[in-house]
Amino acid sequence: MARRPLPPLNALRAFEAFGRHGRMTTAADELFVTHGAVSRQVRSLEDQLGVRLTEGPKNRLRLTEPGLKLAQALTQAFDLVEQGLPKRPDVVEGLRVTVQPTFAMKWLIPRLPDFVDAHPNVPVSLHETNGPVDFADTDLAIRLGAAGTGIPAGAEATPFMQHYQGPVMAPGLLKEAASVEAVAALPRLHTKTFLPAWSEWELRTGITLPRPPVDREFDHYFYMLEAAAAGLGVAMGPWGFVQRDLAIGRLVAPLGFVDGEAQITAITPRGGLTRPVRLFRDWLVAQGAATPAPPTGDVL
Amino acid sequence: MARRPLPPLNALRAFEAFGRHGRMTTAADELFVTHGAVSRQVRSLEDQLGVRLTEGPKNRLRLTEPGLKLAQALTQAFDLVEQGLPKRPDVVEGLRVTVQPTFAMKWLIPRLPDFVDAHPNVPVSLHETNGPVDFADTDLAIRLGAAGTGIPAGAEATPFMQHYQGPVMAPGLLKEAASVEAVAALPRLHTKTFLPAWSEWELRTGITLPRPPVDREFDHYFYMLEAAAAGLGVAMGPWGFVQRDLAIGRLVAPLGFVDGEAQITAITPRGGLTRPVRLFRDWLVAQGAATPAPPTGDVL
DNA sequence: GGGCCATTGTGCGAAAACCTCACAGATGGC
DNA sequence: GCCATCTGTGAGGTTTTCGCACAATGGCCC
Repeated sequence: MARRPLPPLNALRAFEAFGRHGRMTTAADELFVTHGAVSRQVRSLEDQLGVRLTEGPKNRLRLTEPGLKLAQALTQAFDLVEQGLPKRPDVVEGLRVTVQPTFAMKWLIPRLPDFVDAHPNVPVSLHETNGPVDFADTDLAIRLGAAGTGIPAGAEATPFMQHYQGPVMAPGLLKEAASVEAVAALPRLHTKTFLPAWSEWELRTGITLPRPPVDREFDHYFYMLEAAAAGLGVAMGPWGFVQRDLAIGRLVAPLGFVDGEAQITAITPRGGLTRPVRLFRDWLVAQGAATPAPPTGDVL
Repeated sequence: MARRPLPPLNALRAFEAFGRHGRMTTAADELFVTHGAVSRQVRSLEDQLGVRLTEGPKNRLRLTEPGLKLAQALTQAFDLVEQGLPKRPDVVEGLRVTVQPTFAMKWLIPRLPDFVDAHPNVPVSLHETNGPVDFADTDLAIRLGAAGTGIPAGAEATPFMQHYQGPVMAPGLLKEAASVEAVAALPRLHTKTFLPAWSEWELRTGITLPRPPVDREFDHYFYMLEAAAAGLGVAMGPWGFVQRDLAIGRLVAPLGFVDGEAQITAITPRGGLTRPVRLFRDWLVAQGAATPAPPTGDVL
């Protein structure tokens, strides 16, 4: 009476990490194992399921359609588990920062060593979430949104970076010359964490797009971007998140980027900030200023 | 940059099974391991989290409050994973029966060997779900409900068992003598899979209960029953599901049971049943008739 | 209270799963 | 063609997990 004939859970974890990162090497870093371990786990999972989860050239893997579906389910499942875990009563955390997963992965975490170097005695604990800000368990939150939205009463918002974004897609997707019309004719990809992305872009560019042939929605930025890399359509990609994929040619942005209405904002309780909170906020502002602006509007 | 510092996943799986079964021995059966393995996994999970997940005498364990929360999250998470798994294209299933998880665990699975013995050449594959009936992937569905509800168009319903139910609780919970008033004053537990349970009971007994001090809702029958066993309140327990817990004194039912408006029903496509479907339906009817009725209305 | 039953806890050795290391293979870019 | 960047894999070691057998615990019944 085997309920739950699930595949090995460690293989699922490895694949989930791969799904989020899109590359085995970085997934392996996250799990503190070698890339070989991840490679094996993913392979054994595919064997066991009898379904290919990855495809494409070995140095530019993509998720297949069933792979994308599984990866998304896994991410949601692990998120659920994380939320269900009891907090041990005895651990004290330092500066509690909450941030959206993709922003953490692609922008904050790579820069965090700089902060730790500068302030080794200020412990920072990152918590990744897409939920609303709750100062009961947060000292500083980083959120994305139009100025003034999503900020709870009694909170102070410090925008520290422009939110440049532009349509991105797989290199081979655009058969004809890059143009607004050609892009508009592709399936359009959305993310639940920032649904107004496309309408913001229309607002900033003054362009009104016709309805796309297909709309598709994802729970997280990274799966939307993976779907774009897999050639499923065109996504509105934030510059900071796609920089690397553009550099290695996994994605292209033929229309360039525009600075959005939305800004990336540090949210703190109003007044009476503790020293660590101030330090971190100021560091964010400095890092934001130091982040290079994207190429704007190649075509527009 | 350790995202997801999750405890060992195998320990989580073991604990999830324990949470559903309420006992390590049967959880171990489900996982095809010995009870010792489960015992160790649960223990190691508690050590790692630094939080007790179980409590009570060792031969009558219960979940603690954080344990209940974690177990529910895990069940939901594993359900999600299961749904996200791609189906291998090449496997052919036999008679596809869908059934609610708790009914499967407590009633169907223990009796299934009888069917297999009688019809060894009719392969049966069980699928557990709380969702609606879809004949695209189901040959026969077992559901619980008032006659005529939840049955899709073009389907035939064959009730095969009465749905006896009664208030159940932990033995120590009732300080005073058992009475309707005493029971009504306790926190009341509900399950999402059958919310009308209490109003059905009121209907059948002619009793109108006052509002309880607390209402609490669970995703599944088993967690509602585990919560009842843990002394969190009084649940409306279906006779078939609580029989064993009553026998070993883990729960008591001071007001006995009444037969409900609801019936347990086999749902099949209308007309032209295949032989395996007919065999299985008839077997259900026979098994239903052979299931002993509960003690009715001790107090009422 | 003593024996019985059901259930969980544990020491030890075996088995399986998993990982690392090092190198090979693949592919795209220049 | 060569370099840079990833993934695939063979061999061997390490860690995790498990089975077995027995001990311990607590309820129940006479």
